[in-house]
Amino acid sequence: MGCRSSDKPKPKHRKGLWSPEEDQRLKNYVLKHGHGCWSSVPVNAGLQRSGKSCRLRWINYLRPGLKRGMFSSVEEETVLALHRLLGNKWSLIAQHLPGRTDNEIKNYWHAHQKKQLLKAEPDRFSKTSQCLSNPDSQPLNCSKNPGMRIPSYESSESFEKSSTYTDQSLPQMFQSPNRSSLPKLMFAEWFSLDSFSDLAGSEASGGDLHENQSSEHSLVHGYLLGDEPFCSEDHNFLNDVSPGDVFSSQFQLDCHSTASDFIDFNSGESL
DNA sequence: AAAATCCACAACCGCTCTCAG
DNA sequence: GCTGAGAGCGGTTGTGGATTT
Repeated sequence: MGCRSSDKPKPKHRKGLWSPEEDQRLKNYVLKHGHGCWSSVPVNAGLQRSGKSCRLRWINYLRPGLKRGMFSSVEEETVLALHRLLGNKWSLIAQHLPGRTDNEIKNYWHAHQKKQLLKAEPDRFSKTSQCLSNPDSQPLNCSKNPGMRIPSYESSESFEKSSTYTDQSLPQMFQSPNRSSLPKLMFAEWFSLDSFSDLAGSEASGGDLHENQSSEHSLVHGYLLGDEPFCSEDHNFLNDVSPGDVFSSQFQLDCHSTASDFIDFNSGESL
């Protein structure tokens, strides 16, 4: 879109693992220019890769703010709960796990969750597996599975738009009773870097654009959507913010209190 | 020590959706 | 309305390190 095929030659694309030099080229280019049209990125960055490959590499590995390493227990719980709700909608699940990619969650699910469920509840999980592995089945309507409490959403879209979800099996962070009162925030990792670089340029160059994960207090940058100003009295991890403002704030990573707001913002219906 | 197997993760493939011409 | 190209997503495969035999 916006990229004409005639603009670009069709080089032979390299495949396989990315070298550190390729990573550096891609990272430097995107941080400096933004990705724009992905198909033009490898040409402009001097890479013999497809645009698709560059996009994947950036999203899954090079993008600032990515978490690496083990999933925390909160993240595990979140993945489990959201997978129960959404099925294999990895990108949707990833939206609720800042710093995690859909690919990472997908791999994690395959490697860990299935194994653990199988270990814990072999009978029930065998039914779940049949249900989930059937491409025609709707994971949210898997009625063959009486042991699982699955709400009757017909699609992930209806879940996204719903403001009345009350499934008690979800972690508390997803059970906000007054979602409508929450502000709509877009977090830094969803920004194209060129739109965000004014604020976070120095931090981006340090490789940690949006979140300091070294302690229980995480630094978050975001952007307030909508028309209403945001009052810190209602939500205790932000200062007052006006619509359109880019903000930086610190919040305590405690899923049972402040992070409930954080996650609900992520629903971002208007995005 | 070497071979076989397992496992986690990175990357590719193919499909669908969206949008501009 | 049709078509082609790009973006995005989910499934699958490949790779390399770790562990076991």
